[in-house]
Amino acid sequence: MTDQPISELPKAYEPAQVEKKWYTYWMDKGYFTPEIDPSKKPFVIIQPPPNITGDLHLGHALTATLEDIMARWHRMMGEPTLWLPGEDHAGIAAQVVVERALAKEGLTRQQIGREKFNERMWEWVNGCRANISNQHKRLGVSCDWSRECFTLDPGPSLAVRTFFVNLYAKGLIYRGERIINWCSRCATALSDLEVEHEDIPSNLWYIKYPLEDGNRFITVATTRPETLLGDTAVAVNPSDERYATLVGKQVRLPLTGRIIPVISDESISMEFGTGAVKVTPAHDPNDFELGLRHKLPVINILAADMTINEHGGKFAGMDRFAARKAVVSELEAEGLLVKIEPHSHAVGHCQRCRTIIEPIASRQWFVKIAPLAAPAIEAVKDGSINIVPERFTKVYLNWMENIRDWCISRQLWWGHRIPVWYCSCGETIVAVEEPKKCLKCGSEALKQDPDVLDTWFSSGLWTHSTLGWPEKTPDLEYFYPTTVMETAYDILFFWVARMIMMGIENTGKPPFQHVYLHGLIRDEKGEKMSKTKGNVIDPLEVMDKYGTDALRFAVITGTTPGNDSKLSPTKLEAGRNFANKLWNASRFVLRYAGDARDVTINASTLTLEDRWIISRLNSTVGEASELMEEFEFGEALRKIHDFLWGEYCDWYIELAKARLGSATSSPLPVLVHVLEVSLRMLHPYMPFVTEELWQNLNVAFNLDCGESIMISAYPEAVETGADAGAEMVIDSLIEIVRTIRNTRAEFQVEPNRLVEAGIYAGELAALLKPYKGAIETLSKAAVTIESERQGEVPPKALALVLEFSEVIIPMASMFDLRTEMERVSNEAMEAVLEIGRLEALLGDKAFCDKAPAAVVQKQQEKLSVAREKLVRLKEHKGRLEG
RNA sequence: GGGCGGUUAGCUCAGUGGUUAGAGCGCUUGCUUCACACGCAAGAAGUCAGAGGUUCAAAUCCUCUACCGCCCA
Repeated sequence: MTDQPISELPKAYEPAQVEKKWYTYWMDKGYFTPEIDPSKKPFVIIQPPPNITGDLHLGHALTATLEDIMARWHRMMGEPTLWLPGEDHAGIAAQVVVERALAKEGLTRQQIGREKFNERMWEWVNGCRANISNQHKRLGVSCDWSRECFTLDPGPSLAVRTFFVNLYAKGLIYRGERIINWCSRCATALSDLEVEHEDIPSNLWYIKYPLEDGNRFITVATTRPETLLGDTAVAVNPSDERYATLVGKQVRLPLTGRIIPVISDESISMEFGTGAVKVTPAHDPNDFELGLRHKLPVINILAADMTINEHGGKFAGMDRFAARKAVVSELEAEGLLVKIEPHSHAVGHCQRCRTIIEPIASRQWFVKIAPLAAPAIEAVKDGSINIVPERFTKVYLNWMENIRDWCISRQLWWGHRIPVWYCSCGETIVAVEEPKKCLKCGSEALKQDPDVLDTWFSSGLWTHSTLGWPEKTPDLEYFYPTTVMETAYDILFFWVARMIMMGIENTGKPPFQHVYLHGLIRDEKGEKMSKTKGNVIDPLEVMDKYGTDALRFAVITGTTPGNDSKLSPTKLEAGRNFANKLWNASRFVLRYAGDARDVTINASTLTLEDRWIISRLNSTVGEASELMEEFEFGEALRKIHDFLWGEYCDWYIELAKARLGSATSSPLPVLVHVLEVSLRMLHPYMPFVTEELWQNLNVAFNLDCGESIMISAYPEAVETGADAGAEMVIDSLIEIVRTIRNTRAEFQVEPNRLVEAGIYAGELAALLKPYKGAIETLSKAAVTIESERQGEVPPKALALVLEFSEVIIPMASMFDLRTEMERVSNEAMEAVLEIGRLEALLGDKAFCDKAPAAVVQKQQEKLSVAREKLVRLKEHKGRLEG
């Protein structure tokens, strides 16, 4: 698969070709499709199906990346991994898209009719689904395309009808008149969740309702005066003494003359307004409940288009907002308007089109949800389902414990048709398959309910309908319950909660073990991206410009579960730069492949830096894996990044350069080994560049490690893998090099000038001696390495006191004596302060007694290091003065 | 009204008991060093929002306050 000789690898990573090549290769090899192996526990993610409303956005890119990381990681750990992709038909949202397209042609769906409209919908679906799949593929997703599903496919559709019929049979689905949210633009009922509340400044109108007997009035306050036309009572709190004598009396409803009662109810607040409220059961959820309790009539005054209907008397035909004005001015004219107070209140808006929704009593289908919620609450409480981050558990429970019946019928043309048929004889038939004739009267003149179901009614079944439910398929048997449900926190109620309820109801088992919730991606200013604001970033453009791996890096790095993040060009650049860094590090290693050298590691000939980098690799693998177990992918990626860039590239490769020329002890085996393991470690995050480089290594060094990195083993940390000895020596070496470099920079030594440095390192000296050349190259110094200094430090020399060594740089010519005195004094002062602090700490009996021994010991060590440092600094100061 | 999250370097964010708080970007200085200028080296930069408390020890735990954002009603 490596189609070019190594020597011709371009100088910079060019993602486009590489990505296309490997995605095709993976697909051709069938790596994304798991094998059912009953002896192994599978890892399963059902992908949140994107809406077929257009293109994928960055949120999808984040979802896809996180899920791909998990899928690739678990697959590499040898688990049969199923990541099942799909798309959602997206009821209202998709219907709106096609209606808009029709509008451009000057058509409405009513004009072309339901059948023709559905044809148009399917045309759109086919194009859009292909588009979404292609965008997903660009992102590198390793999902099993052979199992791709659409919510309107026969399988999921059967699941929807079966579930509906089962719930109906159990009495958990009913049809009834309840308050629903009506969107006049979408011309449909909505569930409570599909309404977004927004505080809007408005007024509180105080209106006098005349009592039937006598000349007295009762004044009510309302935010929606036009609903007065549908009032069927006035209500007060039973313990409100102001109105005690009025309860049970009748009032004459202004503008209509209807006689309505004054009732009392505990739910009425004595503080709001006047303490007396008008009751409009047809247009307010609380009033509706109140109406039920007091058996009040329900008078609906609104038509579907939000004009006042025939119940509104002379206001009939007026738009709801015009009617408000008219009602108010009429009241004023009649002297019934007491006052108008500014008041802001929450107004519901349609989630899809922002139209102000109207609560209306309407005959719809509902799910009686409490019985489904109970086990779903239990599943989270008893830990069968674990929510990450944990704080969302409370949010979930709070919502579930106060859940209300769910309105599932929608007056749309796009979606799952409600599986209910009505016969002219009055019989209602609820069935999975279309009935031929009425079971009661035998008539064949059956009419199916014209409405469709809430999209989420089918999405809620997604964890098992995609695997074959209600059939008992091998997939369902093996892959259900799934492992992780990964999605954005904003659909916790819409989707996750419902999947839990439905999964348990249909299968008896919670649909997944872990819920992992990620945050939203915002723009640079922290604003939510939206097409109307024009601040959306197109993932395809980003991938074209920076590469897929860069995008994946950018959305993962620096993020934590459940928190929103911002995406900026800066982050994308960082991702691109990292891919390029890796590319070039590999190019460096590959340069030495020419002679097809043997790169088998011989443990007995490993040098200290070999042992150091292997030890560091081992820790990184361990830390990254631990973080991944905790779903901390951002942190894990950072660790891997820091290791590769900050340790492998910055130090190991640099140290290796010195050895590459020499015949003895080549660093090549370790260079190759650490790179190969690191690529595997990084692969779930940045699949393309790692595959390309891994394949190159594989061929160049005859590694024979398999046909693809994505099916190779994920690295595992060895418990005994830490090499403290090697780490101490190399850490010291790094410290020495940095000190000399630092000094050079501080004293502005010309780039090509060698400085002299004496390194005195006690027991370490012998171990450092072999690195004389390396230190000289890396620090541009001519060094001598001894265990102890012989005699005095020459005058006018820098003495740099490090943790385990001392560096003497005789370079009187390049610094100013006074500056140096100052520096040494400052360092000495810092040492004195630290000694004082540590002495106080260690002198504190409470600390010594209560803190763990290791902590106390660490502090003691620090104290002795500081004391020693001070001694040497004082010596040095004395010399400078002398 | 109830709940949740955030407030850490100029910017974007990590860090959630261990005493000298990190990264990327930006900034300053110096490098056409034979893997990489999508780079290398060095540096400056933080009263960890404020106040109180718990603890031998607090950016981290508790309480309160302020500001920003979100969710539910």
